[in-house]
Amino acid sequence: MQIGQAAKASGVTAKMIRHYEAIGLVPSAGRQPSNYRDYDDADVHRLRFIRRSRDLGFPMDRIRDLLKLWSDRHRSSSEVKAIALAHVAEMETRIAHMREMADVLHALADACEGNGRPECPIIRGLEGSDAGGPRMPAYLPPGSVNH
Amino acid sequence: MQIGQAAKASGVTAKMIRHYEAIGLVPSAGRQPSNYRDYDDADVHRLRFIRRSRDLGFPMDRIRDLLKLWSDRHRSSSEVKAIALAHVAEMETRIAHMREMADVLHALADACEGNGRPECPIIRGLEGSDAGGPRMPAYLPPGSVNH
DNA sequence: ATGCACTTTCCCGTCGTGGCAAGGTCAAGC
DNA sequence: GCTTGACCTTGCCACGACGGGAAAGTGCAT
Repeated sequence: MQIGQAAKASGVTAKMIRHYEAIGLVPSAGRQPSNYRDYDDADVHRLRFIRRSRDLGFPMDRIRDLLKLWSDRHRSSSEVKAIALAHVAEMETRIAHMREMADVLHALADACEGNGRPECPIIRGLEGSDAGGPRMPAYLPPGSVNH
Repeated sequence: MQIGQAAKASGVTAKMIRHYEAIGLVPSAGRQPSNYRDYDDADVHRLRFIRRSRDLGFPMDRIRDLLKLWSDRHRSSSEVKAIALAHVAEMETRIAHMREMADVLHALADACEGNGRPECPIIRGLEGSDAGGPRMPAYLPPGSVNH
């Protein structure tokens, strides 16, 4: 099976398959006499696993860990669960961050008449009366989770 | 005022001030005889506007538009509001996407016993019966970068 | 005169992906 | 044969929004 077939079968572009090989996420594919990469169903299965993981938002590092566990018959499901829950927690943090930004901006927009005149609470909000601390973040950054 | 002072006063790092100048988001700063950049309060005000906009997740393109409107005395608040609401809508879309990923993964994690045995619904979910569909859009929005 | 804090420009790395270029390989049609 | 077209190869550049760091210049205090 050539790379294009594997791409269609797995939902991962040929470009990305080569990239994953380059960063060691998938083993180096065998070669046909033409020097074209050669794939079998197991390879496609692995690629599909990667694609599903990406679809769930996992970063490559975690996918690497998941792949190790996947092919480990002696894994503990607790290890898998820990990775999954850590990722969920990260996403929840990001969601909370975006939620806050969206809410603040939505509130500003609600206060704005949206007519032909220049007066605008959104602009005033962006100018910020927040002139105080130079280093204080107005939102919670992804690093500082409130546990 | 040198760039370090402007950075502290605005909350934008010196590095970023130079970057914003390079991409034309702020005008080229004047220079002292030493060739050091020279800033005044108006420059700091503008930088603070940019920082607040970034804190609300606006991408640079939209900030560019906001800056134009900010310095336009004949703006309509409706233009500002339109930009703000478009951005809110974008964020809501991203939030919904992440919400969905987090929920799916959370459901898989709930179904996983998380014990010492290898059997794991998360892994099974990642293997996925979902064959070669097209890839979903990138999950990580530019607004959620660590800095 | 030496040290230190600040500045300058420039280049590289992030992360996951798309795009393009220049060339190799193979089957089909003329 | 010879061309066309579809596939493959490697490789480099780009994105957004920065951070890091090198190598060199500037300014002030000791």
